Amino acid sequence: MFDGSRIFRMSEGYNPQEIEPRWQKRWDEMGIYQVDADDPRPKSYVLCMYPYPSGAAHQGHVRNYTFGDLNVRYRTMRGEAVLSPIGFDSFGLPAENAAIRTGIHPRIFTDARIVELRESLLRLGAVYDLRRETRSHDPEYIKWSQFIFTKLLEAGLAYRANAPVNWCPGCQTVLANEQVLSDGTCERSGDLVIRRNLEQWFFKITDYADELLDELDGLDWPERVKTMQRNWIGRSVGAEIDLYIDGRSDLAPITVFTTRPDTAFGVTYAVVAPEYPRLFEIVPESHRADVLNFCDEVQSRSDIERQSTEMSKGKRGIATGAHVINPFNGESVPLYVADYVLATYGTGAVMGVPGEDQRDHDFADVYGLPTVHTTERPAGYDPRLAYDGPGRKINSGFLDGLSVSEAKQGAIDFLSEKRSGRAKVQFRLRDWLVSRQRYWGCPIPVIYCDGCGIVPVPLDQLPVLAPDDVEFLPTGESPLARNRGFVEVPCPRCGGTGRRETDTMDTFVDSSWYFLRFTDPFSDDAPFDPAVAAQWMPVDQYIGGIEHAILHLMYARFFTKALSDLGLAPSDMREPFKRLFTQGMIRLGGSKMSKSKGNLIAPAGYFNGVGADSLRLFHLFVGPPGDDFDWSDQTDEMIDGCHRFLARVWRLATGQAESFPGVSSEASRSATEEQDLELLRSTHRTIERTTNGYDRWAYNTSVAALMEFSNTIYRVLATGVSQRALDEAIDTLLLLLAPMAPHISAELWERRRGGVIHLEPWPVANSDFLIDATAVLVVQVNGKLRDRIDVDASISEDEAIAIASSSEKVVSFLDGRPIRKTIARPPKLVNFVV
RNA sequence: GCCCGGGUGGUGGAAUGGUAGACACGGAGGCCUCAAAAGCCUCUGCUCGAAAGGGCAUGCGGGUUCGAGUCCCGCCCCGGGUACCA
Repeated sequence: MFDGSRIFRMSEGYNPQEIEPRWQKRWDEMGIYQVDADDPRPKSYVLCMYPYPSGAAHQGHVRNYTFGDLNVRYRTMRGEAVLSPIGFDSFGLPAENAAIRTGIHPRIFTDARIVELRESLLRLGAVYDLRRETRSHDPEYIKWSQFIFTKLLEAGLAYRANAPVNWCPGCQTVLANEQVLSDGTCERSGDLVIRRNLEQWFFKITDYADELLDELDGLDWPERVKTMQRNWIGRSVGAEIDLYIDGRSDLAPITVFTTRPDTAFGVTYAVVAPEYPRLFEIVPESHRADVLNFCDEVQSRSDIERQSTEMSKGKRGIATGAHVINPFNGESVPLYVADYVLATYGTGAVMGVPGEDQRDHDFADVYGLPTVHTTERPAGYDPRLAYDGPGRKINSGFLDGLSVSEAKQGAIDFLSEKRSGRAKVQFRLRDWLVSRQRYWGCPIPVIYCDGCGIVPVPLDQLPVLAPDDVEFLPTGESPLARNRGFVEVPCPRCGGTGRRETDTMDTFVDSSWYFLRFTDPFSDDAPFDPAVAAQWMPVDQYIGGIEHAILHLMYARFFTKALSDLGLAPSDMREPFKRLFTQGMIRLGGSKMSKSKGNLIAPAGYFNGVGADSLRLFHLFVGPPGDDFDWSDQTDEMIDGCHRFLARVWRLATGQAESFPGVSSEASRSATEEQDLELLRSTHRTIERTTNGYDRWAYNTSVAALMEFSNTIYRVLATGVSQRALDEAIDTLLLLLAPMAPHISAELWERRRGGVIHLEPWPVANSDFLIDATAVLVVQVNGKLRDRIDVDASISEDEAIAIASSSEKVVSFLDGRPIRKTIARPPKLVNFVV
């Protein structure tokens, strides 16, 4: 089941097994998809997301690369020089885990899988400029990844910090925040992620938070992807307020962040996170033991327990015994520690406003803290709830009577004047943790020296390559750390004893600049020549899965901006991907089809059975490209249907259809002008419909248009048509089909016309043939369909009404009632209102 | 909870506010054949009716409109994202 291996009876000569490999070879030899920067045609860049080489392609790949290839071929036929590169995101955990399991070196494992995947893509008929292929684990690529790291380090955009990190016991490595799911588990292994403090490398993506947010507006991306990025960046406008500790003028204040400085008069307490750094100098002696206990207890809980608000009704916290002064009214309010405050967001401390914040309200309820309302509430508002809507300020001193937004500004002005606070924009986005304690990744090119500190490996010594003679053991320690030959090196600066960094980079680093390398893959004095990159960038059409909506796309945008600022890319290159399309995923048995889930359907059987063209066509036809698709028992039958359609095209284009029963070639030749005109109209309407589908990513409707068109050609064959009109129709059909089903189109075109179809110009609809001579006039009474009448397409409004009102059916439905109103839209519709 | 998507025949899905269900899968029948396969042709939303012809239908309830799958309001259900972000 589901392998396409059933025997298909090849209809008279359509033999995909024979033509597909031949054309794949010819495309490669002809090199028509190899492009260079000096190409005179308008340039465009079509790219599918950098694939992880997981072995032979699965249906998700097939769908993705079919969309990509269709775009490449379509744009080429429209006269563009299309850059269509391919490469492999070849570093990553699966290869290393396999090495631990089997002892096979990750490079050997990975190279074998690259061969398989490349083979699958070529067998699909996808065309690339293969000269440009990159692989993340190539020494050349490693060299330039490390070069970029070094440049980021010099610019202060890479830094080392001790930080609480997400440690996955299953993967035995640190994860980025983005790789931890909301339930506290690892997105890859599903293990519960724990917190650890480690020295790690970070990239300062937060420097670009504003730009990353603002420039989303100009991108032609799916709105939901932009929304996800906006939420991820999480820009919050508000203020920081300094709360001095009552009676301890010797201590620095606790600074809280709030988006509602206008509610400051409603503060009845303050809270810090259990991890708050200066907590113990603030807590008075009398409370220390209790607070310490509480903090220990909280931190021993897993993130899951901590986050489950359902389990514990109240907020879990403890009074510190200290008090802080509210600068607005001079009041002293108690300071708590509570686990509902996140150490990792803002300042790790917040002010408690039970009247206007539901979380504070809940906490105040449990701990018996008072509530002060500072916003006038609408009548009938539930007094048990916090109110965060608009209204006049009350109980707020000098802010009374102002609106919320006026009061925010007033409060900020007050804080600035008193020097006890400031306007502040806070982001949810945090810096990108790039260290990974793994072997199979790009080594971080740094040496630690007791005297000189952190010393980057000099550029002329790059790449730093991981040694091959390592042991892969399931200890969780990187094999690099155990390899003395790798670790022990002299300091490049002072020559003293140095120790090499053994962490490697997150593989998202590799995929953050590969699209730039593709523009200039042979550059050996820079990652790429900015001038050459400028000719191809930005990517005109980027295609990939929605799963990369946040991580990959955000990191790639950050890299593009950073490289631009570093002078490695053109200064005006701020965004890498002009237009993005996110394809739907293919599910089998309810979950996404993927190697890690083990629910793959290999395309190989279909390649060997119905052929790649039929499988491509199926993926295009099955539904809107952005929608998910459930692979089911019926899917093979639909694929058969696509094969049947191609076989019908084959018979049409090879003249076999005319000799079929019911069709005499005599009839086909003795055509009237009227019959020819009908076919011509159909031909040009199909050009329009199909092209329209291509342009708005509605390939399913393009396929449907071509199916209808071939049905029409079959029909006119039976009734009579001239050879000229027939040839035009069939040639057009092949041209329109060429980006979708490239092999059969190429083969038939060569047989009929000679030459290479994919070098032909895209057909243009002649508007003379888009006008129909007749139309169907729909007649309604009170909006209900009552009759349909064939009319001349050029009839006037009065004629249409006259024809409509003379319809017997209409008359019977009017039932003698007077017509109150008549709506006429000639020649398509007349509606009588009675 | 919040933010996005989406609910149309037995199935996948079409429909610039103007014939709902294009196209295809599945199903039924016919032609061809000794027979089958393949191919070709016809029918196929539900329902009442012998037929002619009606009625009902795009998750539910309202509304706007001559006319709503499409626009507006209020719900329900499904999928995804996010989740104490102050």
